[in-house]
Amino acid sequence: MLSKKAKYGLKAMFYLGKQYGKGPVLISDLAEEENIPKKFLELILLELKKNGLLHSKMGKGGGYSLSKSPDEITVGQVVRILDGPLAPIPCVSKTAYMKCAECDNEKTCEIRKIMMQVRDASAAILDHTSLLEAPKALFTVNRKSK
Amino acid sequence: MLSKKAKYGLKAMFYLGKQYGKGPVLISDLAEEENIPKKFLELILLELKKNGLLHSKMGKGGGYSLSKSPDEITVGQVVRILDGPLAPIPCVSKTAYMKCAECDNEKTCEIRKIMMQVRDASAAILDHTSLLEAPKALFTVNRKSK
DNA sequence: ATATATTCTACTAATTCGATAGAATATATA
DNA sequence: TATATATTCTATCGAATTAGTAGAATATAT
Repeated sequence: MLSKKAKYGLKAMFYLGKQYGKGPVLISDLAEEENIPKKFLELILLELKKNGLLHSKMGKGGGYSLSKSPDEITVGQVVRILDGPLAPIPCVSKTAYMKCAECDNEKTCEIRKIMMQVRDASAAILDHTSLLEAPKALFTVNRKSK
Repeated sequence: MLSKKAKYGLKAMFYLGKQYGKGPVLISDLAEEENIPKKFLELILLELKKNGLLHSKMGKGGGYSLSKSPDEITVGQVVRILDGPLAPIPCVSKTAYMKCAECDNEKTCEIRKIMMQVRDASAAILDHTSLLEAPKALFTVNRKSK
């Protein structure tokens, strides 16, 4: 499940994508426009900033803006920052791999094989969809065998 | 993220898949064999039974067995029972659809479009992988445009 | 100086997760 | 019919996570 945090974060990023090049946007405006609790949004934007996706300016005339053009920021990046790895289980994560405590043979683990496929499919979509092209993208999933 | 509950459940189901036709398996044996806390496993198997995936028999000579052949039970069915819908957000779930409270226009929601694709990709994999063919299945994800 | 914004630290209520405990019930068989 | 064997049911629990809120600190433009 996508958390509310990630959902809010994505909404905010899409909004900032549309405002890209028009100068900084106030948290207050963003919160009101996208119906996000302001205080919660503060934390979210801060986290996205600390991870290099946003640029901010304090004081009068300040606000938030994307740190690069919207077509260079993917949905996958945003989700990973706010919700952690895309992988359904840590042992199939490419960005945050962790061995399963109990698992003694990764190569033969059925669950791992399936979840690896789910991770790859999800990542293929989320990592190749930018804030700009999100509305346009189209994908299909094909079985190799059968 | 796949919960431990679902992970345990899948392990148990794969195990029962291998024992299919050989008579009922004891919870105790299953727990020990797959390293699952026994008391926790009891609840899991009960839930899978109540949802029609398992058959059980009490008393001596009893135990659990699949209610149908392993190739008729999919990983998706097991995961949905134990962890709920596959969809990352309720508004793209086919089995448990729910409108987003805030969303006023589903058609234009960027997040929805992307998560719909993620859901479809995940479901295509999990719903077409049975307990039997799980180890064999191979998938690819292709972009339509690009 | 002052108004305006972000930033930081801390807290909290509610829910979910990962179990555990113990009693109740059903079944085979001696 | 008594007994051992299994599942089933109800209830509880600690820890972690989620979804926020509160308020002070800090930076900046004018």
